[in-house]
Formats: sequence, structure tokens, C-alpha cells
Amino acid sequence: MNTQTEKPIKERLFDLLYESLNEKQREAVYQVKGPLLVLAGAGSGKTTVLTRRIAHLIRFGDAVHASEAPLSDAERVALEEVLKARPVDRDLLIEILKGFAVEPCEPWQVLAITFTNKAAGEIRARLEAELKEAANEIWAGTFHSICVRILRRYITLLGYQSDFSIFDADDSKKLITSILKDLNVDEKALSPREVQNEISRAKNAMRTPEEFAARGSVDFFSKTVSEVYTVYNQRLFESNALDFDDILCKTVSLLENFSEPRDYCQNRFRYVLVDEYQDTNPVQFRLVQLIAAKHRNVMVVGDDDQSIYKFRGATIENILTFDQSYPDAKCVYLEQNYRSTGNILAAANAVISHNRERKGKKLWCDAENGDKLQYFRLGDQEEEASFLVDRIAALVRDGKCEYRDCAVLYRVGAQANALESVFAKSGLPHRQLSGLRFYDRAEIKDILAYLCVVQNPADDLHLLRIVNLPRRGIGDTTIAAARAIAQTESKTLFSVLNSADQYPELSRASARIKEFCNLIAIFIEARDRVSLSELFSKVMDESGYTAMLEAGGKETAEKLDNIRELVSSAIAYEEQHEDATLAGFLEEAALISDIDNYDESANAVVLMTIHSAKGLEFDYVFLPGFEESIFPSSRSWDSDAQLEEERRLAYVALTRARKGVTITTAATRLIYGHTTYNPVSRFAEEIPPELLEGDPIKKLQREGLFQKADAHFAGEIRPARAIAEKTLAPRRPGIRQTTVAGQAQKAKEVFGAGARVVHPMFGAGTVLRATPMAQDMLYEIAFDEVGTKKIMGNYAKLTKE
DNA sequence: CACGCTCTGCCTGCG
DNA sequence: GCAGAGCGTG
Repeated sequence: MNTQTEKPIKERLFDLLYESLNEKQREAVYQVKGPLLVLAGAGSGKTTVLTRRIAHLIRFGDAVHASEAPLSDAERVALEEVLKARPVDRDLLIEILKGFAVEPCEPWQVLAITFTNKAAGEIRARLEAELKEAANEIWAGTFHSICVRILRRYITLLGYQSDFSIFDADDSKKLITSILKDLNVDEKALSPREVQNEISRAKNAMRTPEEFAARGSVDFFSKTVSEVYTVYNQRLFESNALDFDDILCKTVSLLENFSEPRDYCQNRFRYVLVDEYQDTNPVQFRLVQLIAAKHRNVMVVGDDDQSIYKFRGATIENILTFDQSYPDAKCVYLEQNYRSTGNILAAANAVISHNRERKGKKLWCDAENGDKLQYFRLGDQEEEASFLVDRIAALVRDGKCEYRDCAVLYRVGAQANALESVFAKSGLPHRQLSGLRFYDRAEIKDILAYLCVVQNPADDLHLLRIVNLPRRGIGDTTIAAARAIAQTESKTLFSVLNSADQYPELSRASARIKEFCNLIAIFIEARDRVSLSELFSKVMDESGYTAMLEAGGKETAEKLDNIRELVSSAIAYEEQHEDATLAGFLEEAALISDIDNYDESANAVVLMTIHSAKGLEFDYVFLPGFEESIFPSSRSWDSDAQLEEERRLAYVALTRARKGVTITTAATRLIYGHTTYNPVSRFAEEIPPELLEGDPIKKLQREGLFQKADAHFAGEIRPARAIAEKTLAPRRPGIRQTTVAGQAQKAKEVFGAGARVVHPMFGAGTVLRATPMAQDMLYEIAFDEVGTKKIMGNYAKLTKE
């Protein structure tokens, strides 16, 4: 009868169910009631904890911590048998443990919030594997998708119509540009981008235009921004549109001001789980607080050391002060890393320990120390790139890994071009991510703009984009006149155009305007009658857009492909949703922004920014451009907070690697059209030297490459690029030559037709043709194994067979 | 009204 | 180094 002896059996049974988790992970899963903060280091299995905890809530509720009815002796004996049985019958175990369930929750009472669609998709996939159909009822989505669902239901309370449009960052920038023009603000004095950032920051900090104006000093900047902010919100409202920030803000104001949506959410969501909590901003914090206010079962998972989005409004304070917002919060640290080798972790720990603003975690692992981290200084960015090519080729050739296990991660997108062109010439299979995202491509936005107008003719902004695309003789003067009329009569642009013949200013183009309006009317009429994909082809053909692209040359072929891709995504959408509507598709398009941007099945080296690599992992990580002024960015030099954010980014970069990290710098780098000479990043210096091999780090600085280097650490840094350029020799002799797998060898050897050569990747082959090109040779080589390829001599390091 | 040329300015970027 | 914006001309 005494629970003392029975409890262990139950707990032992649960421990058996979660035997693949470590003790801390289990602790987080079992902690069901009340607020819970999980500080999960890189590679500590946080997604696993999150998804298994959800399954646990649904199956067992608070079974572990609640006390249960006493067991009979027979039951206890039976359970002991189950405990001993091997192999473990998981399904049976789950069924048995369900007997201990205490207030298990329904799937639809669980809300799991992530930042990216990718993360949401991963959670959903894992839940489905675990819970089958029940998983479909769980609300798992991004902040934005969840808010949109709430808004569609309740936004009429705020005076919007429930079929509101969503403006992406590009749309809102355009709108801001046009407002700046209307207000006669010189773009040089105040760039649209700056204003956009400021407005976005204000919205994310939950400041209205009035508050912004009241709080701000009366300087030109704040005054203008608050003015633009006011007009911007008005225009959005008139267009029945929300920008990305509104999606969150409007949801918060709905929940704050109206009891119906608030009660609905608070009653419904017994359990709220938030992933990547370190990236939340004040609005998101408030949202979570509001939704979880009633049941207070809120679990947040994050890593303060991986907070790298302060620049877009995230406040690391949300995670640092979670225990102040919820004084009864439990806190679990997940510090065991299952990803990286000991040396990599030691290096990452050493770097991040230089930050002051942190909770303080130390990752550890059972894995071996593994290889040391490598550092190499190359001559210029092309040497750097071809060095990486050689290294990766060697790794793959030696069977250490495949191409897909290697990632080249850089700080700024501008580094990508140089890397990409060298990779392309070398023939190394690679893919560059984080370039232009799919839905950001002009042709995609064009077609979507048509559809937005068809869905919501009040959407002036998208109307403006397509009214003269393809060219149909409705030019800037006509549009300006029509917009002026719309403004004075406070009508939408479309309604003015619709009655163009009534306005003498529009008479000249009135026939063409009429034709355009008819076109849109036909589309609108077709909207609810034909299928989504039919509507698509109707719009593309009858608007003349397809014809315009077909008339174009080489580049437009790719655009047509992209549009076809869009059509197939519409078809896929139709297949997935029985009641597929245009509105639904547009919403998905606005919120998804990228179609599966990282296809892990392709066997190719990945090139991307460190930011976009967050959450991913690779065997071998290459970090080119580990230089002062690039990383940390020179913009961060004068602020400790920004430097710490850069350091966290370095921590993220290092912890992406499972087996190997290679850091490189270039003595000379051409970036943004300027040549720069940067010393090695302070972050590389923060890695204990005994963990590094390759080129010496300190020595290069002492040689005077960058004399003020030591000043960085005193914090009095102001090394102007100009000074550096004057004081430094353009290129030092004796800089490491690019080598194949470490063996010294000059690349300059020239081969004639008929020569037998060996390529690091393609193996042996015969030169068919050698054509001099610039200061290089273009070889056409018939390889014995992989066929004939064209290769640039300077990039592919050919050797004599 | 449309097209082509020059000029400038640039981090990172989810939804 | 490249893209988008602005300006001038046919």
C-alpha cells in the first residue's frame, strides 16, 4: 500500500520508455505542469525533447509527477516482468503506461510554436511518426501561421476584413518608398530601408506611431519616421493588408482587447511550447504570455548562446529573464552534446566563454577529441576558395565523407560570389543557398501580384506592380494621375481605373485602362468558378505575361521554369486541400517564402551564410573569411552587445560541425569592389592554440599585417580600412600556396593536348585540347572514369600522371 | 511612353 | 561586383 515502493516501478517503466534520452532530457519530458525553461545547447537533442514531451502530454499527462492509485501485488509483479522483458516492446509499454495517465490532454490542446517552416515541418513529421493521425490535430506552426489562423477568425473585431492580404518585406519597402516620395523626403537623407527597419522595430517593441512620436526626440529622423509610420499603417489598413509584423501585433491586440478570442485561445491551449525561444521579440513574448495565461503550462526551449537575431528585434532578455516572468519556473539544462567531437566543443566553449551576457552553460560530450581544428591563411579570396575545393575534394576522395557532408559557411552573402565562381569552375558538386529565395524572384512576385489583385482589388500596391506589366501603355504619368484622384476621393486605385472614362486626366489612356480592368474582371469572375491551376494559366496567358517571357531570350527561360514550379506548387496545394481557394494559396505563398530551400538528398557541398545554417549540422564545416571587419563585422566593433552577438554567431558556426572545422583567412580580399587587408578574427584567437593546427595565428599578426590588432582586445578599435590599405604590403611573399591535400605543388604547370593528367576529383584523363584564356588555360579533358569535362587550369589542380 | 545607360550603395534575414 | 533607381533620349 505504500507508494514509496510503487512509485519507482512507474518511474522505472517511464525511464525504460525513454531509455534513449539522457536524464536531463527525461526530466524535461516529465516536467508537465507549470512553466518550464529548457536551456538546450547546440546538438543537445532539443527537438527530440520537444516532440517526445508533446507525445507524453497527450498519452500520459502528468503521470510521472502525480501520485497514483496503489497497485495490487499482482499488478506489481506483472509490471516487474515488463521491466525485465527484452527486447522492449515499446507499443506494449506505452499501452501499459497509459494506465498511469493523469489528465492527459487532447492533441488539439497543444500549441507548438517555431520560427521557421522547416522547424515546424520537422516537428510535425516527428509527431506524426510518433502519434500517427492524432498528430494532425496538434497546432504546430510558425508564429506567423498560428497568428494568421487566429486573425482569419477574429480580425473583423479590429475593422479589417477576414480576407486580408499579407505584404512581405519587399511589398512594405515599396510602400514606404512611395510614402517617402509623397512626403517629399529625400531618399538620401532617409533611406526606405532605414525607415522600414525602424518601423519594424517599433512594431516588434509594440510601439504605435503615436507612442513613437511621443517618445522620440524632435529630431528630423524620429519625426519623419513617425510620420511615415502613421501613413504606412493607414495605407495598409485601406488596402486591407497586414505586413509580417502586423500579423503578430494585431493578434496581440486582439487578445489583449477582446475577450472572445482571448478566452478561446486561453481555454483551448492547455500546453504551449516554444522553440528557439532566444529569438523571440517582445511581441512574441507577449503573445506567448497571453495565450498561456490561464493554464500557465508553458515550455520554452532555447539557447542564449545561439541568439543571433538581435538585429531584427529579438531580445535575448526573454530567455535570460524567463524565471523572473515566471518565478515558479523549473529550469533544465541540456548540456550533453551528441553532435561534435571533443576538440570542436572545447573550441566552441572557449570562444563563447568570452561573452558576459549569458546564462553560462558548458557543453560536454562522450565523443573522442577527434581532429584538431585547422587554420590556414591564403593569399586572396580565390586562393582561399580553391583551397577549400581541394580540401573537400581530398576528404571525399579519401572516403572521409561525401560532398553533402561538407558545408562552407560565411558571414556575409557578398563572400558567396567569389566562392561560387571558383567552385563552379572546379566542377566540385555544390549548391549555394540563401541567394534569392524562390518567392522573392521577380517573376514569381509578378504572378502572385496578379493573383493578389484578383483576390483583393483594393490591394493598390500589387495593382501598381502589374498594371503595366507586361507593357500595355499605361505609363507613369497615367498612374500618377490615377493615384492622385484615388487619394483625393479616398477611393481605391482599382475603382478609379474602373471608371477611368469619367476622369479627363485619364482620357488619353482610357481605352487601355478599360482593357486592363476587363482583364482583371474576367479573372475575378473566374476565381470562384475554375480550379486554382486553371486560374493560374488563365492569368498568365491572358495577361500576356507568358508571351512576354517567351519573347525574351536566354534568361527568361529560367523564369518560365520558376513559374512552372509555382504552378506545380499550386497543383500540390490543390491536392493537399480539398477546399483549395486562391486566398488560402496566397496565404501559404506569403508565409512560406521558400520551397524547401535545403534539399538534403542532393549530394553536393552546401554554401550558405552562418545565419541560415543555424539548426543544421555537417561532418565538415569550412569557415572562409574569418577576418576582422568581416567576422566580427566592422559594424559591431564599437558595441559590446553587438560583438557578443557576433561571437554567438561564431559559436553557432563552430557547433555546426560533427568531425572537422577548417577556418581560413585571406591576406587580400576583394569585397564590395574594394580590396581589403584584414587580420585574422579575434574569434580564431580565442580558440586555445593547442586545439588548432595549420598556419600559426599569432605570428601573422606580429609580423605587422595589422599592427593595431592587440588594440581590439582593449576595446579601443578604430582601424580604418584606408589606414590598413596604405600601411600594408599588397601581398606578402611566402604566403602558403594552395595545395592538393597538403602536398606542396605549384599549380602553374601547363599541359598540351595528349598529356596524361590527374584531377583531384575526376581522376586520370587525357588532355584533348588546351586553350589559353586570360592568364589561365581551359582544358578539355577526357577522363577515364567520368567522361569529358572542361576545366580551368588555375582552379583544378592538375598533376602529371 | 519605353528603353538603355550611368550612378550609387551595400551585413546578417524568419515570416 | 552587382542590382536597383534615376535620368536622358528616341
